[in-house]
Amino acid sequence: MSNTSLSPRAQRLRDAGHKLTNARLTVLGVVERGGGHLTSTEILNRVNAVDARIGRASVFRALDLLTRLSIIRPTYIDSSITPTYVLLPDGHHHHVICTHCNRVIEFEDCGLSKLAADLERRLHVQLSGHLLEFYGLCDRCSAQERSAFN
Amino acid sequence: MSNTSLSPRAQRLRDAGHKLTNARLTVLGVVERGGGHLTSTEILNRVNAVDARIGRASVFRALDLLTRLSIIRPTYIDSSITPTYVLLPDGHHHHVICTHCNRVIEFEDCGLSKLAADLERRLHVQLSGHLLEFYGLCDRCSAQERSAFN
DNA sequence: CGCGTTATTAATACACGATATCATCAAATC
DNA sequence: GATTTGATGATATCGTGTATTAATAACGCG
Ligand SMILES: [Zn+2]
Ligand SMILES: [Zn+2]
Ligand SMILES: [Zn+2]
Ligand SMILES: [Zn+2]
Repeated sequence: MSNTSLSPRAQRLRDAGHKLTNARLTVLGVVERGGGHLTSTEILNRVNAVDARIGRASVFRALDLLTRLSIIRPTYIDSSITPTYVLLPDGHHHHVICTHCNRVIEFEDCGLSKLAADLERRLHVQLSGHLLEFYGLCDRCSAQERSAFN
Repeated sequence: MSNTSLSPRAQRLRDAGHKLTNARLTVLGVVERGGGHLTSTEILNRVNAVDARIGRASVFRALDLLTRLSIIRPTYIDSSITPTYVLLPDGHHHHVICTHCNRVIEFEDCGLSKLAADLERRLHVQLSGHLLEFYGLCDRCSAQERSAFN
């Protein structure tokens, strides 16, 4: 595999001492192109569409590894079994989840860098990312709820 | 069931139009006394220790309901299948997860009420809670990593 | 209170996402 | 290119969570 055009996230894999295998790079590529919130099944299907020789277990192992490196993060949309994986671009991700219809609304600004620096000092930790989730009713569902009181 | 000493969270269940059944109150009690981060299996066992007649499915349904009401929230500690459920006291919860040893460090202050108010205005949502997770290395693991470069 | 309505439950069989295993393979290093 | 060692892939298996439905109990009302 040529070293030209190694994605920054692939570089992070290597820097952490892991081999840049076909399976891992394919999973990473699928998640990067996925646009957020893919379930494991969606990821499995897309990985297989790219390269059918990649095994099921390797996909899950790659997801675990990327999670440990704070490159992606599993999170629940509805409370049922399957998590969805989101990229943590620049180490963070933020969304609102509607607890009624499960819609996800992403937002960008969080203003948490100061808090992160505080925590690193106070708790002696070394932070690499964060996920911020708000729960509540989206515009449609809260309108609906109000009209239910007519 | 007597109405005296109805916990605030039980009251929220009722206010939202749900019946205060034995199964729900037992699950809620287990989670409240659990001190955070219980897996579904732990919850199942404890519920059964309190009242063996409560069925498996009812426990999961209760967890789903409490999640929809933003009373608890499922979250991943390690990236493997089983989520842990945390209470969202006063609607929020915050922790640091060590991506190396899976230790969880809780912290209290988040300063997110202003952001929440902003989002409610901008996105026309009605927020009832939030979860903030930081990822990184805890004090022990980051010390260990430094000494690995000797 | 006791009654009727209706949401909720319990039991179990099942679905399906995730994992353990281990022989094989290939990425990195020299 | 050969060596080392981490990573892979096929599959059998596990275990969490779900569907189903008749039976039950919470709650409002008289
Ligand atoms: Zn909604
Ligand atoms: Zn952020
Ligand atoms: Zn640690
Ligand atoms: Zn908070």
